[in-house]
Amino acid sequence: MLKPHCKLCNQRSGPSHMLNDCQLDVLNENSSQMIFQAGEALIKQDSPTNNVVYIKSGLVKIHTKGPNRERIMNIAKAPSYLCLHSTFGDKINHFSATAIEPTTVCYIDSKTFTNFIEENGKFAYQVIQSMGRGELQNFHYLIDIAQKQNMGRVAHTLLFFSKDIYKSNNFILPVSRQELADLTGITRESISRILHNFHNDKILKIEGRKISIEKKQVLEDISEKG
Amino acid sequence: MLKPHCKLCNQRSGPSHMLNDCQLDVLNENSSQMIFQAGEALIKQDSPTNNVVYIKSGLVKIHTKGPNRERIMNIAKAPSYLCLHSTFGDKINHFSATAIEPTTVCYIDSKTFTNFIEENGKFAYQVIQSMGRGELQNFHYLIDIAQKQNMGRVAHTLLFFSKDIYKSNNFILPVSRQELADLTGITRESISRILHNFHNDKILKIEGRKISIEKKQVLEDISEKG
DNA sequence: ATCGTAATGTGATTTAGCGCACATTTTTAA
DNA sequence: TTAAAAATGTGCGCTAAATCACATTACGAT
Repeated sequence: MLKPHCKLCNQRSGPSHMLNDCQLDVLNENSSQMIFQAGEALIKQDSPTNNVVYIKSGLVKIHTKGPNRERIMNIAKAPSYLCLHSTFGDKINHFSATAIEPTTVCYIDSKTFTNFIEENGKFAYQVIQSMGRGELQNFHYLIDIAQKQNMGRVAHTLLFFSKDIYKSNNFILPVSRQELADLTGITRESISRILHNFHNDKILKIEGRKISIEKKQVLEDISEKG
Repeated sequence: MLKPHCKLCNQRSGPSHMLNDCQLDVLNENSSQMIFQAGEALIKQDSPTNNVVYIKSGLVKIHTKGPNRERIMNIAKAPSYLCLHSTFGDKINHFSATAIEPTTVCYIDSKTFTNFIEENGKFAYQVIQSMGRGELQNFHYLIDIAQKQNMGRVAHTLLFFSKDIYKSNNFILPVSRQELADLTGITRESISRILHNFHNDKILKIEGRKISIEKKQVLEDISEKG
């Protein structure tokens, strides 16, 4: 719960840099910081949206109950805002958010946040920008996934973690096989088989959640070809 | 091309009502109206985003080239804005937009639009709201579709046209079978077979593009069950 | 009308991947 | 440390739906 004054915070959001001193004081009064461990829920689907959530550090899955199984929409990494859509939509959180790595977030009172939007055009502009960028990414992820075969989807998702999240060919997968299934829209069993194949073909080295991409180009090809 | 002065336009957007007289004059100077017939392109993917597009009336498909076939992301109906994401993202249109019914749109110069955001918090607030609502809809459509079997997807999409677009059980499908396939992520052949089945089971009456929903509840069930 | 092209329907065949059943491993709790 | 529970791996049959190959129909232009 302890947090530095927003003015002094070294993990401030882009939009917050548009706020004046007075507004930063208001922000400080109306926000609180929390730390979550992997598996802990930041936001529960269908709860009312009282806060905008700002991820200062860590990694979060955005998920929702589909008609059948759980569906993971997106992996959000710091820095980014959550709940913006719901705050300005119908005030109900349409998605759940759960930490998948240790994560620090600030909860910002919705009313305070919307006041800033109305008072401060530069702030509004930056918020819209970050909404825009976030959504574009999301959409492309969903589209890319939708038209691929299963192997292509898994390749795509592994490359996503490698390139977008960890910027390394060696990383610890932050999700279980079941979650990988929910993220790609594939069954757990098929995920098992596909990872096994990749391992056999020496495209990946896998030890539990530890992944090394050995043949990146091949993985790229599989991802491209679908 | 002829359009009324924005002040007098009876199809003005929600956000535009937040603009003052002076700003409306600026808007009027920096926007132009165009009319499109079904099949004509409003926006081409990968072109630079010089304008925000406001749909005054009509129906538009938002689509993109996927790795394999064309993918229709969404059907946008009036009134709504297009290109907002790209305007505030990387200034490139990530999607194409094509009229599927006679459609009237206003092209608004991007710079003018972003100036309004910075100058006018209430305007910004309304824009953010409409972005929020639009995206939520989009996401739910994609999620719902993703986890259903083909029959469920087709049922869902027909109900979408019936309930969200035409608000009637009788309507003319504004898309071809191929487009229906691109919209649901199914092959054209499977669409044919499924529609045929629905017709045989007297759930729908189909004559070309003319659709009557005869057993709405059954269709709802199919859509729900997946 | 009539020709040519595009859109749509339909059958036969193939196949990816789901679902089930169960083995094995890993994690958690006691 | 051990037991119980959860997560993961694996074999196998089945089915939905893609693919392929044409037939048929609707549509637009001359």
